[in-house]
Amino acid sequence: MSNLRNSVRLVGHLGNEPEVKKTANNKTLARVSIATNSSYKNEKGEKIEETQWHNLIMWDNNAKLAEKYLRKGSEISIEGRLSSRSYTDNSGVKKYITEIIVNEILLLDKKKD
Amino acid sequence: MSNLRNSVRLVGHLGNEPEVKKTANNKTLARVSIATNSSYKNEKGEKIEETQWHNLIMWDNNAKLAEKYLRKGSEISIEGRLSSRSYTDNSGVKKYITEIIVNEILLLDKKKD
Amino acid sequence: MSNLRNSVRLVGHLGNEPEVKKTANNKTLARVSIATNSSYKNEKGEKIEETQWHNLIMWDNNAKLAEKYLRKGSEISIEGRLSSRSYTDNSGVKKYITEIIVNEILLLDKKKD
Amino acid sequence: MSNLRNSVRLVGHLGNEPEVKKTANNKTLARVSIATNSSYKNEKGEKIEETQWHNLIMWDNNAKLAEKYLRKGSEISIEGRLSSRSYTDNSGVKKYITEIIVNEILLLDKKKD
DNA sequence: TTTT
DNA sequence: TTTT
Repeated sequence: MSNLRNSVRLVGHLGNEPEVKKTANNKTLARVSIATNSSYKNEKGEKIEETQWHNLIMWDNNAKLAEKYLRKGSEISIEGRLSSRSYTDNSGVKKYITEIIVNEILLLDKKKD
Repeated sequence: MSNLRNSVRLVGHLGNEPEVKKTANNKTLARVSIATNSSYKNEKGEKIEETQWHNLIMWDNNAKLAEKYLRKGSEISIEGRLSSRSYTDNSGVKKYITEIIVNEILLLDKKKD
Repeated sequence: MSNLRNSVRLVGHLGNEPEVKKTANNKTLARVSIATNSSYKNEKGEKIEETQWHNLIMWDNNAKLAEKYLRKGSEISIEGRLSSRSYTDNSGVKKYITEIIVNEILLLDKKKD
Repeated sequence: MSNLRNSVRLVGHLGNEPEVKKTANNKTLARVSIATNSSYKNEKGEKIEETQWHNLIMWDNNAKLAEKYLRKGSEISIEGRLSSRSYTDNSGVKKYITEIIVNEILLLDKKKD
């Protein structure tokens, strides 16, 4: 792993429940989307809110943590690496997707007593 | 700008000459691809080399720096934010692309005397 | 500012109320300590909790944000740069101190309704 | 290890040869100083160059890499965590020091053929 | 599709 | 001096 060559850090809220499954070689995989919100002023000085969605991939211990603790709406911070790949969809069209392979997860939701 | 919510750092070599142009509202825009290399051991213990390509977007001063100093093969480090968008290609197909809007560039090539 | 050459990111809780003052040239300065907690297993396999304390320096808008929103116990995330300096204490002894000049602050406490 | 709670990234040149030794429990430890340079404009608009020095601590594989490849003047990028501790110097005075425990090293010097 |  |  080279953290210094390819590293992403995000803070945001999950848009769905993590989808967890076992792969053929018995590894645990979780997928979930995360939204990051930012605001900036456009050329007219109006405040623009922008939401970006990112695809997170979690393996093994991170996937298990996701299954146990992460829910739709959870706020988390993650560190991972960018990974792009292509696949052929059901209609036979080649598609490209960029995902973030998560190395570390920090839960930001406060526990309720 | 929220650096803490959405931040990418990459170190790698450029795959092409930066394409620089002026936008309609007279801003300078540069596009260039960067490759990040990493290696890991697979389940058989073999060393696997993996190259990832990323799309960089540079505006204004960063674009001018790119035009002046960056060449195919240049090694750089960048910090930016992830941004995904869709567009319709020439055949009318909707496509998705993930790009990195660059905030800062560090040149890693050594000067020659 | 070179974010790529010297960058620190911390997530933790504040150990005191921010101390805010005006400097001679009318800039606002806030100082506050932040604790980062981590745990690791020692050679006997025992879980060890370790707390590190860091000195944060905030200027102007960040200092005003600190004065308004940050309290003892607040959880925040920051990005900044490492800066070390020496000074002479009241007994005439030369001392060294390392501080983090904060560029960006993210509040992690949840609002209560 | 919590990379998300306490993380430092530096790019700079080493100020000395790494000092490498074995600890009592047979681990390899290397110490070396790194300088980071930045420039900013002061209130008079003058460009000010500022050099900061940081203390790096490398253990085991990182220490061995340092011994083998790092020299005075080498340019590297590192990722690590901030750690402060106190010790009593030869004159019996209590001193404080902030160090960076290095997790990862990237060599930026170009190989010569 | 999240959240403020 | 924080917090879990």
